[in-house]
Amino acid sequence: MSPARTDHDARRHDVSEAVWRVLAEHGFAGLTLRAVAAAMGASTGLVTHYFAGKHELIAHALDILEARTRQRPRLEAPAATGLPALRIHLLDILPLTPDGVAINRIWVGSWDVALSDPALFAAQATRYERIRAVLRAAIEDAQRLGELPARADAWRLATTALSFTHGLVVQALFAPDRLPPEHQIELVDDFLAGLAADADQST
Amino acid sequence: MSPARTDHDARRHDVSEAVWRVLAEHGFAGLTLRAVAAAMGASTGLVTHYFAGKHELIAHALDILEARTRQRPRLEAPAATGLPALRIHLLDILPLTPDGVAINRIWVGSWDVALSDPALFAAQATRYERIRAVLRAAIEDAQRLGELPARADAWRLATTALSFTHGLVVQALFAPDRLPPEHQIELVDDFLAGLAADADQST
DNA sequence: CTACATACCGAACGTTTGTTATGAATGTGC
DNA sequence: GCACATTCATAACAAACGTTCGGTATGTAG
Repeated sequence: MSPARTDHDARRHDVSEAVWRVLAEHGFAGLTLRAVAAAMGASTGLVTHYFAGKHELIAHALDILEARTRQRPRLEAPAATGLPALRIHLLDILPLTPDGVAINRIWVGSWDVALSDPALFAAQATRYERIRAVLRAAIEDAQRLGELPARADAWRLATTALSFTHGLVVQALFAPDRLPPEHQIELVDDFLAGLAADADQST
Repeated sequence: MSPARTDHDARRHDVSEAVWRVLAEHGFAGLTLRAVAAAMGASTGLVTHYFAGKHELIAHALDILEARTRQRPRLEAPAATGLPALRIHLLDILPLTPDGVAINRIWVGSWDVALSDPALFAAQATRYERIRAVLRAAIEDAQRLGELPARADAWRLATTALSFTHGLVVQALFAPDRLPPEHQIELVDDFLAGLAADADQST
């Protein structure tokens, strides 16, 4: 019942990493079973042994996107709350390291496929919903702590913050010289300062 | 020397529109010569007659992206200046109409290909640079008119504004129910109000 | 009318794609 | 050691791909 000469999960993870490498270099347009196999010096038979088909390969890649972003080596260890926590969350998204660049390259690239496939579309929509929820929680914390104007709608603020961050990701990917890590961080800090200062504004 | 029974430019434009339709529905992943030919009820021979190959097809599609955004039916006719002009520019980008949705769907989808092909990458980078320049001009106008804090760096503000807008585009595409046109406009207005109010903030 | 250039179809080409089947290793359970 | 399950390479497969090309129709130029 259990002839396991190799660790199934470990091998599967190897394939997953090969997929990652292919996507980081050639995008979803260059994702083929043979490319994945070549990236790990194996045959297509191995790939299909761990993933039923290309569609499962893509779905799995999108799965790890969210997880990888969350499991990123945190920039600052202490479990922050409120505004600092929101800051960390936003910075964790940005392409500040080579690894972060790869993640975001894949992330941005995934939008083309996700917008055309109903199943992937729904999955991605849910994922972004979840990210917004995390940001909203941090924002509500910040409001309770008086770091952000309590009057503002937390969900709207979360949407705005995620919009700004995702857009910044795209700009940074296309103009890495113009937007090096330090510069990105400055823009985030300016953005957050703007949110905090926006206390005496009405419609 | 000029046997022209059909208008060459007009036919080329027809092909261009067929490409557009394919991209809007199936993204760059679904862009094939046969799909384009089928979309206009013609043969692949016709397509290759007006465009040398698939690569030229993609390049042309990216070309019209910027142009289409600029030639959009303006939401408000009067040639505004300063902050209102900036507002219009941002609103022109957003997917507020079915046509705007199509444009942005293609736009967002183009990032996967553009990030993997050096030539397309450079072209897109230049395009975004150009958009930022337009926004910066409007921002500098607004600063001169006292609508925005004069102390802030105009280029940074332009980057922030474009980041926010592009990110909002992505969110709106993936959550159209959550972010209907009116809601998007509200978020933009909130964002601009935040910029205007950010006058008493220091590092 | 003759020559010629353009417009376009239709089909073929070689390649690459995802998928599937065969079979040889190599282990475990009894 | 005799099944049997897992692992994986190899190879085949049809489908779809980008590209190329011969052929026909239809115009203009002289």
